[in-house]
Amino acid sequence: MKENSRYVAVREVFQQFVRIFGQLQRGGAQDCGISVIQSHILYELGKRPNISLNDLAALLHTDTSSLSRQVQQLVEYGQVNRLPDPKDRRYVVLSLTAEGEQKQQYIAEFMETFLSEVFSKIPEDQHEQVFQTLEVMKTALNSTSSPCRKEPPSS
Amino acid sequence: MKENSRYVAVREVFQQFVRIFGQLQRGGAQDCGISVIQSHILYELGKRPNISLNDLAALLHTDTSSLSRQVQQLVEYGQVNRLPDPKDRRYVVLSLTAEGEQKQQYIAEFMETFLSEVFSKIPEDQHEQVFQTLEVMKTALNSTSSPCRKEPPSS
DNA sequence: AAACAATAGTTGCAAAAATCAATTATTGTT
DNA sequence: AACAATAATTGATTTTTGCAACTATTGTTT
Repeated sequence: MKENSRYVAVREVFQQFVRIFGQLQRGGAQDCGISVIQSHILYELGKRPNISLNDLAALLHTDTSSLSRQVQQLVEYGQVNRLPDPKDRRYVVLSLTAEGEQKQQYIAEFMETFLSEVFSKIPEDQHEQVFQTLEVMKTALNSTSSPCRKEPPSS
Repeated sequence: MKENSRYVAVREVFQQFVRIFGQLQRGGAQDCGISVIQSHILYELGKRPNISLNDLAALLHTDTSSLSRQVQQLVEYGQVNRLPDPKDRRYVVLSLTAEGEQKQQYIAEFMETFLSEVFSKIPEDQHEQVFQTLEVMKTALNSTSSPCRKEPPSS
């Protein structure tokens, strides 16, 4: 296990990723007057509209009861639509309103601005390698972590 | 700005890092009967012993009042030593007890086991590149400050 | 078709945690 | 000596979380 010591460094880097990114998300969310979890909801709904609450909870690794209340707030704020699914009325169908879309866009730009600054610190000729490596890690992570449920009943 | 679309993918990957890693940390902490923040405290104290509460709060991007209570619990659990600093008695000096060290080790192994599984999904001949890239990203992240806020979306 | 089980979502409630101001103790400064 | 500044804690209020109970709808069994 000569590589094992390297995992210590890898963990350290990941820990920093998490901390810095968490900090960023907090900033972006606060600018929009919402919580971090709510910004994740907007993000996920932007990517996968018309998802159910249950599937969203699985994606975000959170409890349905907490999520239900967070969504409730976003509905009250006018940022999320929540309608019963006509095909199976136990489900709800969640989507972004125009305003929700706007906030989601704002946060996305916020994050991407930060990332562009990060990459400006990396020599241009290494960018491609970084992108590739991140993709490699993404697929490796996905095949290691517990899988999320997909295929929502509607849509 | 031609690279901008790539940042979307980068954000996506980072978001997954954060989510999966957060999940992991929750698991490791729960195994030890402590909260996630408390596991971070143990981690940081393992790396930088004899730190003050204030400096720890800065490292963890958290409030001193919350942190004080979390530390208080860890002291009660017998995992953290908290002594007034003889050089400046406004400060406290935090460090791990033997039991705290043990928990910190357990969590570290937990994480490293996971990471070794992740890397087992990556072809051996790419490991070196991944390690290198992570280091590159680490230094880039560290030398990047949080972005200045633009004006938040209306409403 | 009626009865029963299973599922999605919501709500109630108690515990945990975050937040912000006030307080104490110590050190630095004028 | 008096005052300002800092580290840490504590109080009090509000948020958030977690678990269980509950409602409504759909699937299944007989």
